Amino acid sequence: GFDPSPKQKPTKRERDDEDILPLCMHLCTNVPVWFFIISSVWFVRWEEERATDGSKWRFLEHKGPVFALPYEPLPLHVRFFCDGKQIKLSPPAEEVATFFAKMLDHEYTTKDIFRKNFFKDWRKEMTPEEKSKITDLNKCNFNEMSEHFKAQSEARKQMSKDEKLKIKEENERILQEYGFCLMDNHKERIGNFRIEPPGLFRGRGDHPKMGMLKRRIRPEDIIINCSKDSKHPKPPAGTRWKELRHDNKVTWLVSWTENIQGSIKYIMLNPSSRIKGEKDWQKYETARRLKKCVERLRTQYRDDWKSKEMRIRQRAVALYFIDKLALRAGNEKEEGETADTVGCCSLRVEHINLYPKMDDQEYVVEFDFLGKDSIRYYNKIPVEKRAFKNLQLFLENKQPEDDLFDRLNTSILNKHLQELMDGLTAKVFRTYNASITLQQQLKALTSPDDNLPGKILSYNRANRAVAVLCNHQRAPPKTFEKSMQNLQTKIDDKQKQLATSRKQLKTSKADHKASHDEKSKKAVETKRKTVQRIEEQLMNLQMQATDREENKQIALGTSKLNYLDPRISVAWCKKWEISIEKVYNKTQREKFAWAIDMAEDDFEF
DNA sequence: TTTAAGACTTGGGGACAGGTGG
DNA sequence: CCACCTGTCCCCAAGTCTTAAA
Repeated sequence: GFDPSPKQKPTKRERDDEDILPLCMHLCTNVPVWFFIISSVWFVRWEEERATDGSKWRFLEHKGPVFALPYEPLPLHVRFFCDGKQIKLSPPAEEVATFFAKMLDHEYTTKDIFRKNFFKDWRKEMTPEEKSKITDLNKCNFNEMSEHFKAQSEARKQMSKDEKLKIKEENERILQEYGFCLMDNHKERIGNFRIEPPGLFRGRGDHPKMGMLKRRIRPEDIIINCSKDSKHPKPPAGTRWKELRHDNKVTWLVSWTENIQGSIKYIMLNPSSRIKGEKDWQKYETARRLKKCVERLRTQYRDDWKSKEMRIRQRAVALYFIDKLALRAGNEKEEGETADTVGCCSLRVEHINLYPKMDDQEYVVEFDFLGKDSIRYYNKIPVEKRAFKNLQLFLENKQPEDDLFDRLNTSILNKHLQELMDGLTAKVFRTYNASITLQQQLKALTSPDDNLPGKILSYNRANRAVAVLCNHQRAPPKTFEKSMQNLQTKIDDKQKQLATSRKQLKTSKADHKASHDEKSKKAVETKRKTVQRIEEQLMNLQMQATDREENKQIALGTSKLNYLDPRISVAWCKKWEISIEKVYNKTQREKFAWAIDMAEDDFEF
């Protein structure tokens, strides 16, 4: 079911370069299918073939990365003091010092670990003389540096329109030159073509490595990936790449090894690209396949709660949590390398409490742990009796710091899931439960009688239900109270306005009753319309306030971008004749172009 | 089989641009 | 026109899962 009518064709996508296929070709609009699978070979509608040998592309050409600006030494009047004495720092030591100076206002520069890590790495950049003079961070005075940077950023804000425009144009030029690549026949936007500048590592939560120096990346650190028959990116004059390779089994264009965790960083394509879009689509198709067999799997894990084998019971209870609570898998992490956070399989005894009875509920489990990004997961939830009994069993003879599921890890769990359904892993449950929840909530909350703002509120509420399920929290925005107050003021004003209008309506009605002439009749009509308009405006403001209030600590973006099958939203928009812009902003529309073209109003996840 | 490396997705926060209302 | 506010985009960290190596 695809409507090829030209009205749907997004015109903005037609401005791409003429000499290559426009971006939209692979997301195209005037053909009855997106793409489909025949014996595991993918065909795109114009017969562009997806290989089966694991290769991701045939041709790849790009300009390489944009490096961070080189360090510019401080002007001489900006001084640094240690123990009251001025020291002129060598450029390498000075550069690292400026990283610290720029962070002076942040709370974390007061943290012991941060200071210790920073000082250790800073000393590595010092000359022997500096090393002997600077032995205690507490005696270091970075104030002039800090003031200097504050003044600098103030000056940037005060720049003239012309200067700002110049910078903007330069950025645009760099984007045009480095921000795109040619992959097979498409010009594609690159995601992050700028190399991360050096600085002090922060990390999230209680990170043992906070404050360490994230070193500058040079061309000699860079691995370039492109096709042999492309024009290879040139390293900056006088330098060379670490390696030039031609690996079409991967999607990245540039990589380097970062020095904090020793992990590899990549430059890849933007989410709007064919290669990301197809992968995204595939992810949701896997989740839809789970939908078809999820009841079978649920029966199975409930059955496994009765198994003779401990490992199977643990596996089954963990899977129950992942399914019911949308927990992450929980890979093991190396101790001391990262903040202490857990997911399902890595839960420890100290992270749960069991209450056979709590208030009017039975078999309540209380979860309290730090998950990804050290975001707290707190939940009190009744579970099925047999799961509860199993948990009691798993806790026997254990210390708080022991693993709850000591016979289980993510690889065991995923191996099991793979046997239950092709392509099934723990995170598919999160995708599935998020998407199905959105679909159900939209169905339950959208009322045909609601006006547009009302429907949008319903959409956001459905989205919110998912964000809550996935525990996507945010710190309340710093300006939250203020902006709430502003909105309330607007509402109060509107209410006053409404009262006035109503009074005027009443008066004009009385006038009309008295005179019965044509002019007064018209006046009544006008007033009636005004009252109606103001009522509507008031309602919209109130709706906005409700939405904002409910959203105080909830982040909708992550679920929208990563968990919700966009076709559900597109279908909802079509069904209620709401323009897609009300639900997706420009970036999101670009990412979900495939779904916007594909989904009809009757799409079922 | 276990561990480490590699590849790719998911995550919150903040800078900044651009719109809005006074 | 300016100050302020809001939404967007960038930043880059931190997960998941696969693949390669020991």
